[in-house]
Amino acid sequence: MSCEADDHMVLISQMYPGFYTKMIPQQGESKPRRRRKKNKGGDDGISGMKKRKLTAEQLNLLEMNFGSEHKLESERKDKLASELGLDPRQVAVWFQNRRARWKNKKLEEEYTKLKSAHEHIVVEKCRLESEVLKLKEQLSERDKQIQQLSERTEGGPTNSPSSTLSMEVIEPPFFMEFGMEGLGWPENSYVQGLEWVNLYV
DNA sequence: TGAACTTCTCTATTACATCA
DNA sequence: CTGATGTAATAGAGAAGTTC
Repeated sequence: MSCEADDHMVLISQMYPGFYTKMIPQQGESKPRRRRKKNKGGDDGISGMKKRKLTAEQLNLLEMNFGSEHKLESERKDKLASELGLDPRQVAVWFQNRRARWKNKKLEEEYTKLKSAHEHIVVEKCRLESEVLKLKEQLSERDKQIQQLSERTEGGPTNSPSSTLSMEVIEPPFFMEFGMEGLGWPENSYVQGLEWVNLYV
């Protein structure tokens, strides 16, 4: 069986099988479960047994055992049962329910963590989007300047492009590197830019 | 090899106890 | 009394091991 450390590594999808089947009902599922009869206090001595609360002492020992190991081997179960004066079946049931509670708690914690991480990512996305807008504005400002410069020098050949101009043609691939090609930079602008620069070489 | 059986775990649910 | 909540106990399904 899986060790305790593995329990902490369980993937969300594996942790939510019941959750997902509830969220996305599938065909052919949901067999109605048989209803349990009410406890009327029958004379067989079993059906009439009252549900009894475990004492604080019993719970302490059970919790201690659960803390050291979530699984319960039959040997340990019998030993624990005799120490507590309980039926081994009761000990098994307690561990079963305790594991379920532990798992629910873990899921809640995981959900809280994921939610907070998601919120941070959304904030960062907004920040990056506004930065992209700012950079685009700067870029279009530079384009205007280049346009004005080229109009001024129109008609007469220039010796060489300034260092500023050579930086301009390098920028596009820089953006591409970060996967921002879909953010408005005209396609082939790098090639067009090179051709444009070639006019002045 | 495979069917039948056993034993264990899990999830979902029920029933009961307790409390505000 | 009543509804909400916590939890012991049960039901049923599936996985893995054992037996024949």
